[in-house]
Amino acid sequence: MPRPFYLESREMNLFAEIKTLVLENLNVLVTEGVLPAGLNYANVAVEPPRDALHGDMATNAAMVLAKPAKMKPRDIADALAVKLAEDPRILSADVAGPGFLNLRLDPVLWFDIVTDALSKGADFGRSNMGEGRKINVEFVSVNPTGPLHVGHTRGAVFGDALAGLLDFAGYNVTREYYINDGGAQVDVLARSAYERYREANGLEPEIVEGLYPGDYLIPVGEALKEKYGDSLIDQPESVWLEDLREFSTEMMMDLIRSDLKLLGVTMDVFFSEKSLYGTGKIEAALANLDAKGLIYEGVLPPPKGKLPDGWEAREQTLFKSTEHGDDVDRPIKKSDGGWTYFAPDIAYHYDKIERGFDELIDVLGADHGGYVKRMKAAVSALSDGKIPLDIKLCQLVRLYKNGKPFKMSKRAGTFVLLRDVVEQVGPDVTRFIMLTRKNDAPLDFDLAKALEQSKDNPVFYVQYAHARVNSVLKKAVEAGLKVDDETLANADLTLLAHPAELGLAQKLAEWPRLLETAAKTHEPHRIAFYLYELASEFHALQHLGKIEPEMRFIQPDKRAQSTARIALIRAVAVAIAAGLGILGVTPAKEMR
RNA sequence: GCACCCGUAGCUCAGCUGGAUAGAGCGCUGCCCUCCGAAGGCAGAGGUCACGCGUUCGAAUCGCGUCGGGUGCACCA
Repeated sequence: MPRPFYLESREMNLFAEIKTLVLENLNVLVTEGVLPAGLNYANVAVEPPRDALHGDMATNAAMVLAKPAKMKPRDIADALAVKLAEDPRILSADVAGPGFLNLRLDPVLWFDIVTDALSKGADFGRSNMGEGRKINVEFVSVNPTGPLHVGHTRGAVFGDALAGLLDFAGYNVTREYYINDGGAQVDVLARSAYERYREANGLEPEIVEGLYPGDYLIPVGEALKEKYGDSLIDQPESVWLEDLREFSTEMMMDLIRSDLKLLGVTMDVFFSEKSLYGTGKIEAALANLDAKGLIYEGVLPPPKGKLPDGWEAREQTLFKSTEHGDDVDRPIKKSDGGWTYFAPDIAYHYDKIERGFDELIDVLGADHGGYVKRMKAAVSALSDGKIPLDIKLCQLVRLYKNGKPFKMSKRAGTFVLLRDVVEQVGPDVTRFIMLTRKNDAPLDFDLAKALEQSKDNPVFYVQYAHARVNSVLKKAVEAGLKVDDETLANADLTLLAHPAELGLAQKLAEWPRLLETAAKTHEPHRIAFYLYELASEFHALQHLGKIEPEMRFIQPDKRAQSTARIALIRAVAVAIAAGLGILGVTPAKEMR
């Protein structure tokens, strides 16, 4: 059967396509004098109606334009309906309610998404939205003083999935980790490591209050013994502190890198805070701000309400962040003349800007909420408002086991390590579950449920759909059908007529659009939810075959129909694989 | 006291940046296997979208205010 002309080559975002059609016809109405010229179409939307009975798609054009055009919504809708109905893609256009225009599309249009999925494979849904713009996603950035724990895991997964999403949406993405190796916490690390070094030399370690007690420093102590023998024993701090800072930071970063690797996260850049000191970088960033008149010597007003204990007015070097949306100006130098932590942070972001990024994203823990405005102010000031900085805060992870709060009784503390979780449930499950909540909502992670093979476990449910398709493909081959993607891409999809099949195709058609929304809003969790819904529709269709045997995918005596149905479900598997791929989860070929 | 986040079904949460009768999972009720994976599916009950104003053709969604919960709040990173 020859394909209608309008299917030959086109952008596969059906929603965008129909919107274009609507806009074109609005212009026709303008040239015909029905509508006045100069209307703003910005608010015209083409969306799937909430209730499928209303049609395949709906547009609000008439209602949005009624006021500026000084016309009744229904008059516009009626005129537009006549025009749209002339297009071969539109089976019917009906005006409803206050002026909604409900469109019924040629079903072939929906099923064309199947062909698209099969021909694009893993790239199904890939978008050019980002137009190759350089975007920097900074995430994890945990102090190099120990291994990653569950809280960090969420940020790591979120950042990596967001980066994958942006890559898929056509951005040029850099994954980056900022190593806080310049502050006092590294001194603490060095001193803690020194005690472990003493321990390795057979002495009793004195891990006083304020030092890091964790076991993970024992190997550092041993490595130090390896390198220095006993030459540092009883030496003053001035002799070894600088070396141990460097040495133990290095080892901690190796530890962190290996933790990230367990999760499947790989960074493109590790940026050292230390590299900002003594290199003129901080000075350069502040000079930039100073040239804009944003640096001054002054005294901050006391906090409103209760004064903190011991508050006193001090003259400091301040950044006029209030000019860029912050609540108060922020100190960049302490009263003793040293930098505050904020100064290197400014310099770091200045460096990102200098490296030519068009957009910046910081993924932080929710406890950094107070930091958002000042950092945005800094980036706004440094880039003259040209480079947007989005800061995504990840809320806490609450760990459970069988519905009960779970705490690990580590000798050193009660926190649970990333390594412990990933080794128990695997990276795929960990990643997916971490993305089943919006980043700014707290997340419950149940270790027992994560391992469960049932629909209570969303990871399993999605994986199961993928595996089931695979299983059907195998059966089809046994039945003598050809099911390679090329054969399937040429299937006669007009044989798909059942409402459930159409519904599944419509769900598939949402994918390109959903992906762009997720990328635009920096919300990878939308993908996880979509995949769950898609899997759900697939499971329902599969089940239809149990109730109505003629709805089974494989019909032994109807090869063409079987091929069409297999093409449809193979497209589902392609979408699932593509979506999981973005999230960094491996699609399962079979469940065990 | 100030700032940010949150408040949607008994519980845990979505809600496509303003659309029509607000959705899903769990839990509860009742159904569906002579097998393409029941590791599943179908149906039912269950909601003043915290509250009040406002913006407009139209608000869970946007603005302001109130209440409730979380987080962070001067030279610490």
